[in-house]
Amino acid sequence: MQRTNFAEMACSIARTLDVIGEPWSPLVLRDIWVGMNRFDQIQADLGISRKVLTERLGHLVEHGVLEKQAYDNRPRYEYVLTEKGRELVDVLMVMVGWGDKWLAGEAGPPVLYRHHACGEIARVDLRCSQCGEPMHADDVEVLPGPGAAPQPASAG
Amino acid sequence: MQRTNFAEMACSIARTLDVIGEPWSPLVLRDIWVGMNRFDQIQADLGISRKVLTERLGHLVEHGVLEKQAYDNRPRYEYVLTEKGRELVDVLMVMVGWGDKWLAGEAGPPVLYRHHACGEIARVDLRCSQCGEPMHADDVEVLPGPGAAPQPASAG
DNA sequence: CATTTGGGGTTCCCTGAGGGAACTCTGAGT
DNA sequence: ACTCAGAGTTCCCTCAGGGAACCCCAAATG
Repeated sequence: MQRTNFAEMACSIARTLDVIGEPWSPLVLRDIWVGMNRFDQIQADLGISRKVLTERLGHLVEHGVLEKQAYDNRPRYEYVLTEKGRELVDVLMVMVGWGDKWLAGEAGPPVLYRHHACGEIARVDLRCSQCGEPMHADDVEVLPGPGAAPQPASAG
Repeated sequence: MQRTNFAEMACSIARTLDVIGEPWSPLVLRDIWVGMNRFDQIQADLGISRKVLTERLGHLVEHGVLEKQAYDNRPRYEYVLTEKGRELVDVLMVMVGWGDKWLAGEAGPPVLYRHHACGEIARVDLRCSQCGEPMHADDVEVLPGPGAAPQPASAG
C-alpha cells in the first residue's frame, strides 16, 4: 500500500493504481490470468513473501478484481478473475507490448500471444473507439470531464 | 523501489514494472504527459515528497523514459517524454479507460480525451495488430517466446 | 554591494511496509 | 495416531516513503 491514498484523487490513473499499484499486484494478476490460481503456486512462481501475497490477494478480492472459490471440501481455494479483473488484464497486455519492444533485447520477447480470432502471433494495438484510427499519447487533447475536481489542478 | 528485483525476471510485465512500478511513477509520467514539466509543478500537483520525486525523476531519466532539458541560463530544468516515454503513455491511457469504467461512479470520468484524427470524445480500444479485431484477456493463447526462461515457470 | 526570490534539489528523522523464516490450522489419506 | 498438503499467521529486521527544514545557484532588486 502506498502511504498516500490514491483512491481519493480525481484521476482514473490514481484510482486504478489504488487497486493494482502496489508492488507485486500486477504480477499476481498475470499469474492468475495464465492459469496459476492457487496460493502456493503463485507464491512459488513469484518468490513473493507469503505475508504480502495474502495481503495482495485480499486487496484484489476486496476490490472485485478476483473471486475466491473453494475447490474442495477441505479449506482449499483458488482465485479467479472477475469480469472487472479480466478487463484489467488489458493494462497488462499493453505493458507486455511495451516491455517486449523496449526491454526484451537480443533474446526477444519471453512470451508470445496467439490471437484466437485470426490464429496469428500478434500484439495489441491502441485504436480510437470512435473512428478506429491509432490513438496514442500525442493524438489526444485532454479536457476536464464531468467528474473533474473543483480546482482543475489534477489531470487524468 | 520494490525490494525484489523485477528487472531480472523473464517477463515483460515485470520488466516494465521495474521502470514504472514504483509508487508515484505513473502519476509523474501523467503530469509530464499533460504538460507539467517542472519539479515544483509536479511536486505541488501530486503532493509527493520532494525526496521521492527526485528519486523517481532520476530513475525515469536513467531508463530513457524522460529527458532533462535546461530551459534557462540559470540551473533550471524541465522534464520531457522521450519516444520510449510517449509509448509508455499507452499504458496510462488504458488505465484511464479501466478506471473511468469501473471506478468513476456517479460523477463520471474526471477527464475526457478528444481524438485529433476524428475530433470525437473517445476511449482507447485494444485491437489485434494482425487482423484488427478486438483483443483482450480471453482472446489469446500464451506461448513461450524466444526470450523465455530456461525453465518455463514464469509467464508474461 | 547586500538582499531577496525562486527553482531545484538534499538532509534528517520517524514510521510503517516488504522480506524471510517459522509456526498454525484444517481436513484428508494410510 | 501419524503424516501430509494447502492456505494462511506471526514475528522480527531492515529499508523505503512522508514531512519538514535546509542548501545552492543565478538573476533581479534596492
